[in-house]
Amino acid sequence: MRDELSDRTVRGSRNEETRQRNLSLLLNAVHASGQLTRSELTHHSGLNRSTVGALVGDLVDAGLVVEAEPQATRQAGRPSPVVRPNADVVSVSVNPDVSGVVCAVVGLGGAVLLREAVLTPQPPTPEDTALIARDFLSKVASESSATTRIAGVGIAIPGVVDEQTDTVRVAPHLNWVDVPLVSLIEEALALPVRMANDATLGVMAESMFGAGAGSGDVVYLNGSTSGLGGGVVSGGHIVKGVRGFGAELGHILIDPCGTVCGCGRTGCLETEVNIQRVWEVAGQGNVSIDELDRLYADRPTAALGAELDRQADALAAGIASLISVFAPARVILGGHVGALLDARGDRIRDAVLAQSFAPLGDEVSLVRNALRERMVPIGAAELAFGPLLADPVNTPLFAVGSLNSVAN
Amino acid sequence: MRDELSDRTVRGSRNEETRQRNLSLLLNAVHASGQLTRSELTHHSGLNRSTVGALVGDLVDAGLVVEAEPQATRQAGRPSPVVRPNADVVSVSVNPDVSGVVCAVVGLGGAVLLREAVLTPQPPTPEDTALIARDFLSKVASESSATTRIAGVGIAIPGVVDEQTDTVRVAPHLNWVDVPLVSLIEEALALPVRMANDATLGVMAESMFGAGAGSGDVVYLNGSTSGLGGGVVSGGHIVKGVRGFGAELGHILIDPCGTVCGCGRTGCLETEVNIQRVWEVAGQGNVSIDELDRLYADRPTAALGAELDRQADALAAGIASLISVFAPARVILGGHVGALLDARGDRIRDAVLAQSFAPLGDEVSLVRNALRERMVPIGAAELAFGPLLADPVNTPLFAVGSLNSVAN
DNA sequence: TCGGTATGCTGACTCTCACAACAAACCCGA
DNA sequence: TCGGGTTTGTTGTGAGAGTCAGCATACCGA
Repeated sequence: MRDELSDRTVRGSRNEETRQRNLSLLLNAVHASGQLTRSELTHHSGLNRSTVGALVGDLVDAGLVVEAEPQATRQAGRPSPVVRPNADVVSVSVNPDVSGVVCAVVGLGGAVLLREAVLTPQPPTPEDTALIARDFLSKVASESSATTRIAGVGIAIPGVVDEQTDTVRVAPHLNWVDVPLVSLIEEALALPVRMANDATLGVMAESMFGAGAGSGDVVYLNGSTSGLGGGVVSGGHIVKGVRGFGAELGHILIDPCGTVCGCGRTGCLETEVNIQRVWEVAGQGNVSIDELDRLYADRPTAALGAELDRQADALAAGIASLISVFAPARVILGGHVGALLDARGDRIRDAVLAQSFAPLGDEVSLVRNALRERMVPIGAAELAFGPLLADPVNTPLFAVGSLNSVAN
Repeated sequence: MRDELSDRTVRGSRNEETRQRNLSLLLNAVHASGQLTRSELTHHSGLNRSTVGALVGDLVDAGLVVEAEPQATRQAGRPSPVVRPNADVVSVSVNPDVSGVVCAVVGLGGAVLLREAVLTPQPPTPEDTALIARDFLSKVASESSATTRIAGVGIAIPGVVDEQTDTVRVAPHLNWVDVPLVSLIEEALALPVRMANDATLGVMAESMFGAGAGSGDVVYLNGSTSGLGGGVVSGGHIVKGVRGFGAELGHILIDPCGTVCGCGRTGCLETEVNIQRVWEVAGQGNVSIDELDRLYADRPTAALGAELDRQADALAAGIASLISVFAPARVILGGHVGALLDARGDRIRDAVLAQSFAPLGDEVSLVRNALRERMVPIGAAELAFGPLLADPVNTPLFAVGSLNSVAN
């Protein structure tokens, strides 16, 4: 009687899982670094030369990495071949937002090969999203080489995603409630689909390839027209919470005398630090995030300057709270709070330091996100690459032309 | 040239590590459950009968578990022997606090075998702590059986612990700053010592044996005379932050118009929800936490009632922030906030629900801690058991009588 | 008493990695 | 240009770990 394994039971390790773990380790290393010599992989992993040789051979056979001629080095000894991720292995990312849908193709290794934003007059519906994704995929199919293989599709949602049921629980700015988007897109594209919150995927990308690289403790805050989202990596693990509902950092309390928030309380970080309030003060609606830097740099009016000061102080108070909770090595700011950091960096840093408990604030660095518009595509692709990276040789890939399954 | 493994490198898995992981898996299961049949271990782990048999045999040989006669069941088939943790394997926990030092002996399996509080007229110094621990250990040595073996010592500190340097960075209520307590106690006891924040250890204990058992997403808040501490388990992992500085939940912002806090800001959760303010209103200094329940139940004065309402509201606001950050399955309250939950449960729950973002608050349960005064000893012992549970047969144990190393 | 069932135990088999020995490819100095 | 020193790739052997099948054991129920 083989009952399905109970909830969170950790299963025993068979012998073959050792192989799987080691393959995963190497592929992850190559994926994260861009390229490594076999010798580096050997020292990096602590495994034997011969073992690494065999493992890399498996990955090459599976078409996941390529081995290239050794690069010229000034070192004694036989040169070691360079292992690179196979650029033909890609993931597709889909990111609906207030103004449209952004689709992208991202190669193993994190390179954004193609990125396309389709604007919609109204916030896209789930059906719009599926159609746009389908069109994008046909275009990709017609343009890319026959050897391209797709690992899967990752969707980034500006809202609360239920990971258990694979539905969008609520995305306020899209006006979506309880949308089973994963099955919708899966039917439209005939590819495996995974979905998560956009800021959660953002911190995944930044902690892997961007400003958080090398640290397992990162807090990310992203300000967009869809509100203030957040993601956290703690101890190398994404903070998800039950069903993946966690890390709604925009809804920590800042000022109980502040503005009423849609979440039911008053004075959330999201209501106090907010791009709409910048627009109101600036007298120009809909200044895009990209143009904010210029607006802030071009001698803002006194009123705008005061508003920026106010938002900087509120942001600092929020960051101080988050620091005392997570003690991160880095706080990464993206979107309009990234622009705010560039405009009011000293003010924010001073306030954070003054408000941080004992040793916690001393070593934290506040930085703007490094990946910018590539961040969400990379994060979503990372989500789609997940199964492949966890079990390299047993995860199926899909040919882009026929969209049929291909053995490995 | 075998360079020491770089920072956070994950090493490759050798073949023997499979054995180690499986031994660890089984010992953890037995430790957490108290007792399991070999058959249950088999289904639980997914391993083969014969493998589990060999693994349990190893654990028996190492003296870590004992196999007992099958219990009478009403089931067909050959009965399976019961595997229990060996009660002779123990850890020692040491917990200095404002009023003294609490020491305890905890057996594998989580049973508190002995607990002793030594009161000091002043908050104990590090040297006091070492002496008291030493005396406690001699007493244990003289009273316990010759077969008792100690895995190690766990220290719980009401303050910020630097896990990298094994020092107490700051413990405000003990007046400790930069105390290398681990080496101090290691010298005094000649046993391996580990140290962590008390609330962090509390949540470890509660999520393993207490109110959080079975869930990997738990937030714990503990109110004591040493302030408001917290611990978080997210996705099954303790939230530690850089150097273990994290989860200072007492210093999230509640009200910028509130009371000045020692951390440098105004209106932290700790300043708004505070046992001292209860004492002031109640007109009785130093009502111990144990007596709070009675005080709250015995028709409190109107002033005290109002203060409890105020603190309940502030606590609810803090909990709502934490829920939006962590989306836990449970919020566990201990110490005076545990008493506050019993006195103002409905008020707190209603406020939390009203202030929680969309689906986040719906499924959270607020509960009082279940382990009470056993919580910190169990958590600290868990810390000390850590190496043994991770690598059962290769971790040395120590005889309690001679305090000499004993093979396994 | 006997069939059904679940579990313990044993030995053969497979998988995986380590290791040693050898070959290959580079640097450097004579 | 050659040979020693060094580092790495390659190959075959050996040891450790889990699986699996078959048999023995122990319980239930008719």
